[in-house]
Amino acid sequence: MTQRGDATRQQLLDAAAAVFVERGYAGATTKEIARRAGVSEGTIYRHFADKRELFGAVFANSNAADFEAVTALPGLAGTKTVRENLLFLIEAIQDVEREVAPLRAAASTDADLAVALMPATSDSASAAVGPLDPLARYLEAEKRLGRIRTDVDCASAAFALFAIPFAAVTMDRLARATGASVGNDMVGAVDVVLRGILMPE
Amino acid sequence: MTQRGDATRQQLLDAAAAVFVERGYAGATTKEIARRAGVSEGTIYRHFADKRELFGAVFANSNAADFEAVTALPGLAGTKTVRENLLFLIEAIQDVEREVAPLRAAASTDADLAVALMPATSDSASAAVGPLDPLARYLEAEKRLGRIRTDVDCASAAFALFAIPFAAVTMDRLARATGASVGNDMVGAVDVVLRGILMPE
Amino acid sequence: MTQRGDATRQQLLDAAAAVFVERGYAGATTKEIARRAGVSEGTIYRHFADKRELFGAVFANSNAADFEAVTALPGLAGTKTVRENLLFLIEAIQDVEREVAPLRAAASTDADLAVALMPATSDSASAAVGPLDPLARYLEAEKRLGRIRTDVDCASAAFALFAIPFAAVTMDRLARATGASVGNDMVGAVDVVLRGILMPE
Amino acid sequence: MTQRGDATRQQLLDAAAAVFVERGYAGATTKEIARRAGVSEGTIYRHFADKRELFGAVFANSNAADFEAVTALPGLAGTKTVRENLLFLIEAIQDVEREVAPLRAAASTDADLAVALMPATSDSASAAVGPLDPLARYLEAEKRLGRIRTDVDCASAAFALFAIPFAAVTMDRLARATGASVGNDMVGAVDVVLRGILMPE
DNA sequence: GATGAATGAGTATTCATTCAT
DNA sequence: TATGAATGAATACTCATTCAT
Repeated sequence: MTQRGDATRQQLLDAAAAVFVERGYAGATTKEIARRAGVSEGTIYRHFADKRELFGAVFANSNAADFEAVTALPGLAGTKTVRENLLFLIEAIQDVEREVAPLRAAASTDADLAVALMPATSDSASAAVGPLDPLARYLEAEKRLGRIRTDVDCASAAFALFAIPFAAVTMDRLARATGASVGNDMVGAVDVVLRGILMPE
Repeated sequence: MTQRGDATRQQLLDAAAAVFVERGYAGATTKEIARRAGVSEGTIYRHFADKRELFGAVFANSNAADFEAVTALPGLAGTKTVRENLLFLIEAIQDVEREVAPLRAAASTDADLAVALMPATSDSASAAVGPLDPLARYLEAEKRLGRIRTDVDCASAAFALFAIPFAAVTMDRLARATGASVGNDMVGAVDVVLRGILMPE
Repeated sequence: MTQRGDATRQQLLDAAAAVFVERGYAGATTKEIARRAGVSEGTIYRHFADKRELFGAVFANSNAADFEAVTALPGLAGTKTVRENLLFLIEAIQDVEREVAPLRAAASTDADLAVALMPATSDSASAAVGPLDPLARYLEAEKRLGRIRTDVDCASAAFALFAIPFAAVTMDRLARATGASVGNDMVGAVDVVLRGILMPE
Repeated sequence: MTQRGDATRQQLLDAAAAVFVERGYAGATTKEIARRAGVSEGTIYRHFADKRELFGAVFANSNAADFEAVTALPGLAGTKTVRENLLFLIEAIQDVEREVAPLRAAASTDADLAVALMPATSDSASAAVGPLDPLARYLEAEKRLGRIRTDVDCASAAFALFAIPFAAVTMDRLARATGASVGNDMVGAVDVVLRGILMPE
């Protein structure tokens, strides 16, 4: 691949990512993607076999970044405070979600698209559900270190925590689309999970 | 509108809902919708001005049902146990979300679609974020009744609870699409929120 | 045919005439015609076999009227002045043309339409070219009476005179369509034909 | 635009002109135009934004040619004979009209089409009424040169002369459509205008 | 006689994709 | 490698026409 070819490919990926996010998979046209990438339509097909493959590449590309925070988490057990670690992670998950969620939504509009996603999904460890596992492992570690109650189901706790940035991103997008404004307070929600809400008996 | 016309309209709404969910807004073709409704393509336009209006009708239709559980919740304060009430609600939200979420995703692929949704959204109080408010009000009531800790931020708690079925539905869809299986344990997650995870000092 | 049926038929003819004139044959929709006639679309087909037959009826209808002036003309030879008779006729032709010309234009857009017109055309003696013959006969009569120069070719003179309202109507329509304004002076043009323009040697 | 593109564009213009003339604007289908141009339907839209623009281009194209005769006329005053000059012009007008008249008729079926015509119309000085002015100017010049009677209204004379080819073309088309035959004698009609028909007192 | 729901062929236009240059 | 002209299948939507009520 020449330097020129690489540059073109990256322009295409960037342009395609933007258009897929804005218009969904079916709504994104090769014409618009080419226009934004500043190349001709034909050029797309020199770099990608077809629209589906282009989407797959965009998807894989968007997952690659920003994963250190998630995978590095279990190692942080015992450092700082549990709250600090979790808040940092929740922010990181939100950042990734903001990028991935729209693409996931775009993909969900085309049944056959899941196929194109498989390869991308398997090697980058499924961006969507991926954080769940490291998060649970981190909580287990903290439990062993005595910083988390022994009667807590760590898998369930991981799910409750993960759901927070997950929902926050979706609601944000929705609010932006409809013009409504939702002040979702992720930090407060995390604190609730940390402390629980029931009156101690 | 004649009896026959009403029946046709309903068939169209049902078929359209299915196709929009499966293919997204842009990916859903009038041809496929008509085929599934068992009518000709032209018939669509006797009942709806255009595809957008059809989507709007489907959306409004899907929101209308299943809202009693959510709106009735605040009145339940003090009855049964907090846990029972919340579990019941979380299931109800999940049921609604299962229907609405895919349509919301479908809508997100077409910028102009938000406009078509506005009328439907306004009167049913925004299906997406709607549950948040009654949920928070219920928690406030329980707090006053002494069943919830006084130091809990009810808005944040409502968000943490709402995020659970919200995330569960999205992850379920995703898992089904990619073939992966995610055993998300909503009940466990709710219990975590109820009890908290931090070691009491 | 009942009274009600007759009334409906006439409403349809009137509405159809208006729409055909405005939109041409292909551009006129049965929906619009029915709407303007204040009946349902299906009703059209109770009165006319199809759109073509409806057009034919409109065409025949529009030709029927206002023809006395033209056919009566030859009998006027010797009465009043030649100029008065011709000016009166030219006005009459213009009136007819104003109605017929747009329908003719509409018909010209559909090759097969000529067929539908034939019956209408034959019995009402071809509205378009019809005036030429009586006009020529009138001029011949006036020539015999010594009111027109003996060296004049009456057929050619009839054509030159007939062309005036003919062109006037078309140019008027065109001017109205494009917003331009053409002050065509039919009387002046008739006077030119009467007197000629060349310097007598 | 490449050579190939130019050629395709011209084929489209030619094919479109033919179809618009035969079927009118609304009756002309892009399918038929593409078929006659020997290209696919999609190709039309690489060269013209839509059907209307294609019509506008055809219209502008048809007006552009054959205008020298009309505009050059005033300069001919004093040369040859008045009769020769006018006969030549009348033939030229007829040639242009034969091309333009059907398109004008086609356009008259679509109200919004006038808009598309405006640009084309304005710069080529309104093909329809355009000849009137140079013709009047020519007659004025001949009047000053003593070849036309001083008591003649040149504007009216121009109109009477212009009406001849104008009517001839329309009647020809009509006759061809209905199968009737009209032997319109343009030369004779011009002679009538030149000499007048009234008996000199 | 009239309705209006339904039809299915047809319309202008767009799309992903191919290919000669 | 990149272009842009060309394609033809597909799309949303309209139309003249039919038919049960």
